[in-house]
Amino acid sequence: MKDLLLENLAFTLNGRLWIESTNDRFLGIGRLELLEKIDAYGSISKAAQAMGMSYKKAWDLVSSMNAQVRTPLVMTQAGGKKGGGAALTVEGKQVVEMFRGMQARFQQFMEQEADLLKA
Amino acid sequence: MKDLLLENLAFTLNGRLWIESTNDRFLGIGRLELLEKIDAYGSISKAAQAMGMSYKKAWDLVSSMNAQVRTPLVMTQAGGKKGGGAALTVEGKQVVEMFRGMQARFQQFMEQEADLLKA
DNA sequence: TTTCGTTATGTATGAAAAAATATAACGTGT
DNA sequence: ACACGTTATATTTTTTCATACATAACGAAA
Repeated sequence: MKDLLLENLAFTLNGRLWIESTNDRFLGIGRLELLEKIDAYGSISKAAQAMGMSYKKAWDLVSSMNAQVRTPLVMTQAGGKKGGGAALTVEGKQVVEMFRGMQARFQQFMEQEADLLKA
Repeated sequence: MKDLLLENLAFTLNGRLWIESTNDRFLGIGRLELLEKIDAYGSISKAAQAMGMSYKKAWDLVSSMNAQVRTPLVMTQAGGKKGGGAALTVEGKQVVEMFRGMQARFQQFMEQEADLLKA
């Protein structure tokens, strides 16, 4: 065994991955899930509710993301049928797909490293 | 190019990796650096100072780490030559080496993924 | 013109984390 | 006995951050 010290102790490996600009965070696992739920529900408020997050927080996150790219990731409409709604733009969907892949590879990396701990 | 959306925008990929138990964090990049500095200076207070961290915070971190393993990672002495001091145990050095390697591979992973963003 | 559910935005409250402050104990050497 | 620099620990203050609350605007449909 390589690691006598940590074996038998209930340790788990965890981590986070995110894309940031000089000032703000751009995209992490939380924002990714929010985008996915917006895509699923067609609404920021429903997405927020599904995540147990306040509408304001969700809106702030969307606003932050949209402000950091040339083409918004989420387009919104206030008023209209059903009161309004939100949807991912093509660019938004691209970003979701890209980061979902990155996240999957990261998960794989962590599992690999966790195995190494107990090897 | 794979990612037309994010290119030319000053985005960087960042991340964190840590080992945790059910209750507390055990080891991350900050604690690793603290251990390394304790090893270098032979003192918690000097290590804290070198990291721009309060002594109390450094002490708390050491206390947390030591409490989560069978054999302490850091051994301390209050009073004595030079007022006392601290040093890594053999196990402490093992943990440092182990996590430094993990951290290096993580860095490599992130660079690889960052390249993918701009490919 | 009223109702409805949503987006849009500001403000206030509360909780948690971090930092600052204070004090005691310890053991070696003077 | 005293000084010194360190570990050890409690308490208080400050800062940060998340949450809650409150309100307005929007646009379609009844």
